[in-house]
Amino acid sequence: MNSLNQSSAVSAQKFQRECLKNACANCNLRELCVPGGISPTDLEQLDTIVATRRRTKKGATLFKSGDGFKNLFAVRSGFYKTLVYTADGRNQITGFQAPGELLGLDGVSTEHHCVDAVALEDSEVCILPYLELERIARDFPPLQHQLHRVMSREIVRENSVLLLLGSMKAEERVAAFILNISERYKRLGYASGEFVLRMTRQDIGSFLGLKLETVSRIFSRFQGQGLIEVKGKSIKILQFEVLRQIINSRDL
Amino acid sequence: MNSLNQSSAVSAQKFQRECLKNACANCNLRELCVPGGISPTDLEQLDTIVATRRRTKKGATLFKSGDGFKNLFAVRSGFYKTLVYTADGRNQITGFQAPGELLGLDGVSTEHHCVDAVALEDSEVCILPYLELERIARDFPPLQHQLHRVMSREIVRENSVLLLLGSMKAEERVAAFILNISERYKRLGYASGEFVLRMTRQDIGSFLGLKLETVSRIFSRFQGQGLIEVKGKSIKILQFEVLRQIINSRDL
DNA sequence: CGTAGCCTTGAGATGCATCAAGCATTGTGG
DNA sequence: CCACAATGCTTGATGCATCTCAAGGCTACG
Repeated sequence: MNSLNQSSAVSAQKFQRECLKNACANCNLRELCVPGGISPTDLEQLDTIVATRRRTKKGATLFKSGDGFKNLFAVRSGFYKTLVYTADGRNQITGFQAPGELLGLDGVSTEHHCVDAVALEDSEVCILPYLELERIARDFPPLQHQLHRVMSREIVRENSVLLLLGSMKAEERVAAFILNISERYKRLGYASGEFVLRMTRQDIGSFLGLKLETVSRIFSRFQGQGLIEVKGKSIKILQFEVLRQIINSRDL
Repeated sequence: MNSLNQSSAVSAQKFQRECLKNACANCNLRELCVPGGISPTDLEQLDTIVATRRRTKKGATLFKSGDGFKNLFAVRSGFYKTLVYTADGRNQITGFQAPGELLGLDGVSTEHHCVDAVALEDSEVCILPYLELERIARDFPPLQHQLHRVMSREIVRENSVLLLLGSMKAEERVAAFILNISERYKRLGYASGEFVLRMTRQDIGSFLGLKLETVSRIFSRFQGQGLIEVKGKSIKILQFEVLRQIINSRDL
């Protein structure tokens, strides 16, 4: 069982499995991720540069503000949060990243990251060396276009968070948050009405510009109104439509 | 004076002047704008596609949410604001664009704009046809890289606005706003300590997630403390350092 | 010169933060 | 595997920052 031969055979098998598994072409996230909408032939190009992965334990940092920027990261499994800091140490969560979503775009402009990326649970990312990505993007217009779309999508996403933080009340923010998370689980193929949050009330509050107590109270209130069922981090949405109305119908 | 010849001569002269004036290579904003850091030879490429300009009167819309996306716009003169809307009609200003800054990146991801861009005063933009920009970016890596930097910079900018909206108090927001506007005038070569705001208190409030009365009150308070001098839309900064401290030293 | 939009200031209301206490859940080391 | 510590969550009481409503003055523009 422990002979060299056997062990080599096992390694080789494992290596093959890894290769197959690592290929964007075979990744079940490909339509959500950077490769979204790209032809199989162009995908091969992407696979030439997406060679490695990296795991981060729960609570560990993928990169920190100030770190040199070399790679983009595509979340393969798990969940991350990104945070920015004030000079006096307060922080603000700017986003949560689910599988298929991209991390690190903040680093392109100055060659240094300006956010921290922290794993909310044991997670894994695919590493996309940025300069190589730029290089193949030059030769494969669909890839170039897709890269731009992904960057623009991040701008659009942040626009909607600005809207949330700048002009919504606490209840509206929480309702929007619940529906947003639900949408993303749905896209990943999970049931959209029932899920387990990966972040603490503190994290949710930081993201929404609220205190954790406020988030907790509103969860309880929604539960009391029969809109959701809350048990710790488990959320079950009972009335999607009412949640949507909360966001979009301010009584004037 | 009114003969055809004379008139033609005048037109030709004017045409030449326009050509020179239109070239990115000769634009005094080139270091701030898309061409920033690009060699003269690469710049010529950019000039092949930046052919036209467009003027918008004060209050007029450059593009609206839902419009098809074809062009990016570089602000040549004047000032713009961009807004996003909730379904029930509330809106949030997501940014103010000064000369040298870019408008329209939100449209890349879906081929449709998702913000309105409105001129705060009579303004002019250079039109950058997006697909042509992608095309020349493929052949001129520095141009490609610069385009990516500009997109990333917008992501980074929005991150800092998220920080502002999510975790700063009203006074801190207003102080940050004043210093930010001041910085941008400075970059444009104007005095950084004295300037005229182009937007209303209402606009400032919308951007900062505050009501216009709150903005007005804080301006008055800062004036009372000798930090700034306010007269309608004219602002003079008297104590830069204290304004900076307001942002970064929350007494705990 | 008149009107409409913009700005300032006050008084009062309120939504969320703060402070505090106890309970639930998770993870860990014996 | 249990016990206990640490972390996270809920809920209540109170306070304050900002909003809301209102009125009057200023400014710009036709």
